[in-house]
Amino acid sequence: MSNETKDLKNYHYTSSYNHYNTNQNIVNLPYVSGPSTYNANMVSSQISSDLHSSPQGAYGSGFELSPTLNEFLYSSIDQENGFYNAYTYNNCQKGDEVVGGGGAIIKSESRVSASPSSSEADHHHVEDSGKSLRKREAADGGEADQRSQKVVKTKKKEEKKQREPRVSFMTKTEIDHLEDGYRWRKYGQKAVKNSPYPRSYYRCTTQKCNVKKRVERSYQDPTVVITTYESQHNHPIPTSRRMGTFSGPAASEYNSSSLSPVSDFIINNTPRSFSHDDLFRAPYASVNVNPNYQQQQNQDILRESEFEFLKEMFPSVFFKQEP
DNA sequence: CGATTTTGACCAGCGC
DNA sequence: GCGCTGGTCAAAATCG
Repeated sequence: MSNETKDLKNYHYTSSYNHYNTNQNIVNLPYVSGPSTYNANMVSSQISSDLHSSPQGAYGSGFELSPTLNEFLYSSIDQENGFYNAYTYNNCQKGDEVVGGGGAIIKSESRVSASPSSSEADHHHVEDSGKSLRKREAADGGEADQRSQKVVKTKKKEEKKQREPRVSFMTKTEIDHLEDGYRWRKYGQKAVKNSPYPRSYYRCTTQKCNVKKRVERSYQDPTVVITTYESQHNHPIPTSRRMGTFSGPAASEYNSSSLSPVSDFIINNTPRSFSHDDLFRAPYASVNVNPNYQQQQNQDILRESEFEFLKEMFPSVFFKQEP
């Protein structure tokens, strides 16, 4: 099969769901599982039980949700050297699926430390020198150059096996690309295996900021958008866009006195002014939020400490920011 | 007209 | 080695 045919296959689903752009839905969020061992085990057990099951089996175990109860938010931080990272990601094989709840699925992100040849971290470095060189190399036809390039690449791979930290979370929203205050440029879109929805790739437009994010819709629950951030912004939120194209209400319209901080976060459905520095500074690698789990499990109470944890994780979300 | 999106092509990693 | 998949590039198209 030619590459052409192959790639055509990847574009069966172009950006055809942008017409969703109406309003955002509300997600309640009573369950928060913080830096507890339980949480890590929950995730890992879920991985082990659901990883190899069919999509239909994805509702079992862990923070299970009825297929119809799709209001939830699941987030996970893939933090370098993160303890929970090992549970939530590194136990997975490529292509394995991590069920976040509500039947939505996050593809495993973890070829990181387990794999000798990591992908994204390499790309960050190879991108500028290597990828742009590829075509030049081909044009030059320099075999020696290619070889030396390969050596360089290998060396760089070895140098940087660790991958940039990642944060992924699910949001019940009809909007595909959630406004988070930063400016993004879309640089690619791919069809995702087993999913009718494409995955979009965005890069932060700020110079020298190599933060990327991927956005895809859960095929299990199309009302859920899975957003994965990679790396950290090295700059403040562009002021001109702080609330710029955000299609929801302006920040000033929120009255946090009538809403719990958590529900504020979810209702907005957009982590406005979402600071990833805050996320990556957090000492934990996994946060799971599930509105229904509370009713199913006694121990799943929104504990004060866990709430504090979340606040620590999402300070800019939990505390109203001045414009 | 610059910025952004679209999309065909290319590449690397991985499993078989 | 081959095919599949994810990730990225970059030219063309579109947008504001």
